[in-house]
Amino acid sequence: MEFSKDEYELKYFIQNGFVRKQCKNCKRYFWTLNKDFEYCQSSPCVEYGFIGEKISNFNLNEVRNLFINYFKEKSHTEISYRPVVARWRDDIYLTIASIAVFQPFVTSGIVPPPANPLVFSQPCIRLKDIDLVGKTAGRHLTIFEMMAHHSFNTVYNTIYWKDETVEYCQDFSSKILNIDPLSICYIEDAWEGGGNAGPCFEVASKGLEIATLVFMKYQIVNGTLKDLPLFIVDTGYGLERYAWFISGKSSAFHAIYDKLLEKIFKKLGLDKEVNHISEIHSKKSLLYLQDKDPIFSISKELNTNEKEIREIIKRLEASYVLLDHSKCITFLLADGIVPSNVGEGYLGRLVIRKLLRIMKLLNIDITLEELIEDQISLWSKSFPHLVKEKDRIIEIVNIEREKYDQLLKRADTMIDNLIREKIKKNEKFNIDELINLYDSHGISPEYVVEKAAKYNIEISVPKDFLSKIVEKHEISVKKDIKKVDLPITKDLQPTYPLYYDNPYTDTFRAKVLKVIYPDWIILDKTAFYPEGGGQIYDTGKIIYNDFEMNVLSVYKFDNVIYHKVNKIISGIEGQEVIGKIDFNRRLDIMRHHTATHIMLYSLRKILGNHVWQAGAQKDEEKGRLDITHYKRINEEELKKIEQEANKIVLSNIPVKARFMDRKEAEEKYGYYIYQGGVPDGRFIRIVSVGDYDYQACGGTHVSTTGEVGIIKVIRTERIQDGIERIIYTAGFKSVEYFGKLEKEILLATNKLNVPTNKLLEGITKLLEENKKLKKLNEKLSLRIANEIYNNLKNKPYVLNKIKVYFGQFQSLGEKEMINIGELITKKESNSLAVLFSRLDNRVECFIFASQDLIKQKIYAYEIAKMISTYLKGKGGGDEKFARIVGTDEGGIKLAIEKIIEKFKFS
RNA sequence: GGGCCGGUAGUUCAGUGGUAGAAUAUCCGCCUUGCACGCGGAAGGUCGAGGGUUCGAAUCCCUCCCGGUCCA
Repeated sequence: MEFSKDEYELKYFIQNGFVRKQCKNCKRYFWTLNKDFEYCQSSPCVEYGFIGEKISNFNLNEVRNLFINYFKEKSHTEISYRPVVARWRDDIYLTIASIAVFQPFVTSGIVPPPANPLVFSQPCIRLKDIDLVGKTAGRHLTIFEMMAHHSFNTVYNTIYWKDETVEYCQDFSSKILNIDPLSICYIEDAWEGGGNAGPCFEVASKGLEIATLVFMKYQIVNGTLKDLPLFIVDTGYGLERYAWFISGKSSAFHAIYDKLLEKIFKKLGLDKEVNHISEIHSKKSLLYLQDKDPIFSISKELNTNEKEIREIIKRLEASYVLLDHSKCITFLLADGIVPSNVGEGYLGRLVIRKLLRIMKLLNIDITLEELIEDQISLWSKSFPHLVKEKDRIIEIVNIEREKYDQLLKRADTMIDNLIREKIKKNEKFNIDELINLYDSHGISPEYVVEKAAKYNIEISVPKDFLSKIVEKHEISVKKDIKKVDLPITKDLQPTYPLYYDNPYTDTFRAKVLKVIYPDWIILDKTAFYPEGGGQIYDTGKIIYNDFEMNVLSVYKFDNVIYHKVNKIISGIEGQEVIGKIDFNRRLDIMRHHTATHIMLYSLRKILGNHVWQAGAQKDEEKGRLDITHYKRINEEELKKIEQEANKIVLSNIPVKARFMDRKEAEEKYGYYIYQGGVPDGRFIRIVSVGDYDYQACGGTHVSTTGEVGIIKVIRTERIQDGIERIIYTAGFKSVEYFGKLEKEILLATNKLNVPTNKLLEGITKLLEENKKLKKLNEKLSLRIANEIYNNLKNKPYVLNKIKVYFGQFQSLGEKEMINIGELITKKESNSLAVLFSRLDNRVECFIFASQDLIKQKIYAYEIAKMISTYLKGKGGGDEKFARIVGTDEGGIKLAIEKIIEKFKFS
């Protein structure tokens, strides 16, 4: 995308002696006061020129304050920063820029900005370049602060536009921070993001890009630009980069962390010398961006050996990563991220595991817990919310560390087994095994390669490894696309929802606007609630004259509500009908919906503020709520949650729904309101339960909590790591549940013949008795077997040195038969045991062959095969043991004869 | 939400349709001044639950529960 030259040719530049030049390297145009510049002042066009040149003494916190105060003096209003987890947005998980705070509703003009113009410093998290963190000495960070001033202009109300923005930037950088005005250049560029676009200036000095000034004025529609109703000044000043730049320190981390970095250096055995090395490292780190290894270049500069310097650089970069990632984790967890294998939780886990892996590799004498504690005490002054969440953050990282350790332990045994097998079979690892290890067990191929190297086994990981995984999953995703196929009809007026006027409306009159055969009806207004927001649709009847149509399901699309019916009475289009919803069912649904709000409040109160709704469903049978939580909910907590919920029920407080200005709702109740997702529009419907709970919600609710009736938690499930599902009933459904339980208990206690309160004792006693009897049974069976063996042992048929023992018994059990056979073949050499047991209407035969017979190739299963025809039975076994179940006991005699015959003449 | 892997003795696991096993920990005995080692023995199991197929299921099939993991 390119914009015309006039977009950048500002009065400010011309009046103040700026010149427009073209960079000899990147060919971009830029504006500067320095007439001698041949290159733009961004990297890689020029090298870092600010390192070692201290401009002023301001630290990070002071720079932030100077920035905010500067713009406050220029009549900007300071607003507070938002969480790093972007709960107000459905399209991104994390706050990636200051403008993300205002998207989509402020930028599109639906919601007014909180102030205009405004200034703040927004902590942002970007994981896209996570692999470059550390390598580039702080140019890339997963977490950074974007200082920003914005003005939101319309044609009727223009606050300020390009000239003032650039002037502020030049003024702030040079006058407040003392940066040489001649060193700054404004590079012409184009910006796009989140469906918006506009020209921008990249502000750079001495090789470092320090700010971006965006003039957002377009909307991208189908690849072409359309004017936005607003034109917005969107600036981003990198706090860490400014602090680095003016300090002239060797890396951004030196500027940000200072003492804490020294501590990490010490722990990693890096001495004072390292600061000089890190200076060279910073300057050469730009090579990484061109996919080159800077080690050679660094060692040349320092005139030392490459191997030695590589080891130092490894630890230098690792200390940067340690600090960056642990700060990132602290902020993520403080804003309620729960590590998980899904959703935003996965991002948290990713960073934690990345950090743990590096700590393991370095074998550093510091715990993650300690790192986090250091981060909290460093940042708590500017971000007080971190302190409140400290205990939970530490509990979560400890759980994550344990999980990671377990994963590695599992990985080790699995890889060891595989390697052993490979050595035994003299095979190579194949790609499917690597895919399986990663896909099913989360073991990265790099780890396998590392382990295998210790056994001198080489494994090559194909470059397209990840795309192979994606491919594998694409096949499975395609299969399950199933949705209701609504007969979507355009140009229909929106259906008026009566259920918002009064959720207790059960009967109404309405006009049939349209009938879509074979089974859809659209009315001008309806009390039938369409499926949405996790609440199931209503059912009931639509009546025309004396004819009834059953409403089976109800859906909404584009504010038009579609009723699916079992049949359509002809000629109703344009006529008035009566709608009657199944109100008892609806009441059960409403109870479960209100119960869900009460449950979420109670869960957060007992478990903590990291609990967020991750999904919910309310129907007539039950409520189902998925929440983020980092461990299983135990019985004690569950009891407390249930108690809390029922306390609210019994206080019988009012439940209200009203439409509110989005801005006002956010300010009053916070982003907590977006539990069920982020609705559209300037006005949103807020459902409140007393003063306890406020949520944006489009569902139907009872009017007081007392109507919910007793809330009973039925069970909890772990549906994903980090997500707990709670299933509960309310009102009559709870009564039904208790009734069922009671009935079960009564049946069980009746059967056990114990009083209802002695169920457990009864079962325990029964189980113990059962165990005793089992043991007794085994003993007896062994005794019987012994006796029979003593009887049999002197009466073998000796045939060609083979001793065949025949036994015929009445109803002898499996255990006894096996014991007899075992005794014979273990104690008697060259022995074959053929034992028959006559049962009610069948005959079982057990055949055993002793070890020495097997060596002579006489196998039990072969004898069995032979006999089975005479017994008219089926069966089989292995070399030493076989069994047959037959139907003809008359065959026993013949079978015995045949065996004797076989061995006699063999 | 979908896919895949797993659940067997207190623990770690082996067991691809035919008598439930090994190692380790436990207990007892022997050896030894004692400890460690060593030797001998014992005890320890609803094979996650339920249903099905089969003469026969830890093993195959279905449903559910629990854990893990990848993708959206």
